[in-house]
Amino acid sequence: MADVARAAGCSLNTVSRALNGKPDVSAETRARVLEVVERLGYIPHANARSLAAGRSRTVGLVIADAVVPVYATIIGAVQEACDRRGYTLLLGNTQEDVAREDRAVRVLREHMVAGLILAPVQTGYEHLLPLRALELPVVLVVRDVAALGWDYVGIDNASGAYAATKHLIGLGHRRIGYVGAVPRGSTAQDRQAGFRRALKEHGIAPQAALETLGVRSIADVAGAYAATNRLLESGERMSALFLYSSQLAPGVYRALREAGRRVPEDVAVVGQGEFPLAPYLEVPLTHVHHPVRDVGIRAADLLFRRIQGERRGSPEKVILPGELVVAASCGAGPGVSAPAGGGAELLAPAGAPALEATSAAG
Amino acid sequence: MADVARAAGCSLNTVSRALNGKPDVSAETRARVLEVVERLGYIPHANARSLAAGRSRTVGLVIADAVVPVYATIIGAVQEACDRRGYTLLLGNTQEDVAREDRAVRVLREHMVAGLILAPVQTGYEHLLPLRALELPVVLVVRDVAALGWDYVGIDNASGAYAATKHLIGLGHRRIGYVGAVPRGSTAQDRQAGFRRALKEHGIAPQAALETLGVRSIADVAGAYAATNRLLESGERMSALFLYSSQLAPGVYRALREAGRRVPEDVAVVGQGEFPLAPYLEVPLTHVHHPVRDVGIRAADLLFRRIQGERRGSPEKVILPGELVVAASCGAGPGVSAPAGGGAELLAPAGAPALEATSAAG
DNA sequence: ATGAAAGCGCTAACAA
DNA sequence: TTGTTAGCGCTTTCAT
Repeated sequence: MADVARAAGCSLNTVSRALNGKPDVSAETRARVLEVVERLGYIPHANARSLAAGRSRTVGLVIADAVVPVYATIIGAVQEACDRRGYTLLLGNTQEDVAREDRAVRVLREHMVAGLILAPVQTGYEHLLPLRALELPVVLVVRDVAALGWDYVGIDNASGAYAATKHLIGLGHRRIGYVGAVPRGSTAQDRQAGFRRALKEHGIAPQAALETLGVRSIADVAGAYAATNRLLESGERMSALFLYSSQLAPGVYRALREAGRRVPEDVAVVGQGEFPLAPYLEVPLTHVHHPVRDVGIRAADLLFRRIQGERRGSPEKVILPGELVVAASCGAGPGVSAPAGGGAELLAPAGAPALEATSAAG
Repeated sequence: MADVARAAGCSLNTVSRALNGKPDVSAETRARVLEVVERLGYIPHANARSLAAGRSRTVGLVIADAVVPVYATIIGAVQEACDRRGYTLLLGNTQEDVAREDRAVRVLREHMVAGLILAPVQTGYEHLLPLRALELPVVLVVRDVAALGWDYVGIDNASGAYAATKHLIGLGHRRIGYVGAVPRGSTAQDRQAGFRRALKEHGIAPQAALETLGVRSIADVAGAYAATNRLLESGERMSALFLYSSQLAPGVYRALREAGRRVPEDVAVVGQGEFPLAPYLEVPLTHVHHPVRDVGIRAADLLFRRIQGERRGSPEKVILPGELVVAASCGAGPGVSAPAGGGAELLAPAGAPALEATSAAG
């Protein structure tokens, strides 16, 4: 920077001002400085800058694992938002482990991030409590921890599961299986709860034998395959399946196919959550679409508003609704969609499917 | 830090030493300092640290888009490697745009990253030339730019495509369609080249009408659907399809299904690249498996070796081989696999498929 | 084994 | 509009 000042014939300070777009620099001086900066290939030292200024143009994002599509989508959205505002994104991984979450957050604090977006592990949050005392803006995503009192952006898992299940019930199904995960976090809990509530509200007694919880993650296709096989081998009768996650569908389809059950004639299937391939499956999947990218966008919005001091005070909780996308897999015809809110009207089965709803017998 | 020094009854300097594990601190002093650090919840200031020390424990990763599975996988692998070594990952996005790549790299340099892993855009690299003069370690991934003289870790796209195509030819196919993308970067180029080379080597004349390049990205299922439809509507006869990316399969399958073509009886299909769902598709997909996570791991390895000064001098080029995984979609039976190297022996069609290779007619 | 002092590259008061 | 002067919180000589 001294070189730049010398070459531009002004003081360090003036260079700093020119670079930071401060108002009190003459247009020609600024132009000259910028020209020299360009010519010398000068690169400002972000660390020194944040040290001196007491704030950094960085944001931390802590998620479980970049490979999981939901998180990848959020990374993409947050990254984009940071880019647009000239912020740099620091990434932390938890692998769904509290200790690692703690470490990741600590490291990001060391880097003096201006704010933090966090998908909390939810098996413990004590280590996050001290953070509240700080001025550091934090936005939770995907899973909320109410006790922390931070902004939150997530998806209405319960209503989504409820709507999907209700849809099946509306089509006449009474024995509906649940292919899911042990409800450790709120995501699995809420989806299971929504599923059960729909049954209950329609006078269908809960049937533990129809619920299989052998899936280990939202993308555990192999687990879903195995779980479905167990369900089929149990001998329980069922005319429909609700999938904890849409991404499990290929595993479930395969199990059904191998057992000679057709979708949707023998077993109707609905899923919940993002799955870009849903319309391309052998039987297009009826599922509750989740606007995951919007979660990232909204979270970044909230965060930057806090960072820029435009918002302060009580936490905002943004819960985005899913949307039921009806396709062939539930036997109610494809292409039609309706909001998945609790009060959504059920759709009458539509006419002839644009995509043939056939299946391969195993 | 001053607080810590005061509470521990020593100088700033001693605290610094204790924290950095320097040898010249008595065990008891160190213990006392660490205890105080813990009690006070002191968090060292990474920016000040790198400013003073002249080096930072951060690494930059620049990819096109976190949402694309390949990049998500690399992010995950690199993140993990950074974590293990106590480094923090800064993320940059290019969206396959040179100007954005330039910006991302500049920003990461401002943050004084100790090294850089970069999936270069490949439509221009002039902006990266100045980087060579710096001492900054850089490792390219996925796509190489030889002129830059940096370490590189990627996958042998050409041999993979060659092996997959050769496999089809070995099964008797002569009219093989190519569903792919306009070869802008080396990935598409190499795959297409490998495909063509296999044809040529077996005396099959290149047939432009069988190559459709309407796919826009490795995951453009919709584009693949449309491209396959065009291919089908063109009236060209073909008994097999090579997919530029395995992830396109659901789109291709759907087009074939709707056209009443069975896989593999009417059209055999092989793909290239990672696709976790390959074994779960209605017809399990024969494809060339790519060890993408290893690319990230190896790249991080190389980078840290450079950072720690364990390696210097001429660039290392690591090109990982793919592996042909034979399933039902090519009609040669599932479950068998062989290395996809150029000289790989072709497999004789295996016995009865464990997964039924049937399809749904549209 | 510990302390004192200088300075990393920058920004932010304050003067001029 | 510009220059001068202090630090930001830490590491690193150099002394002790």
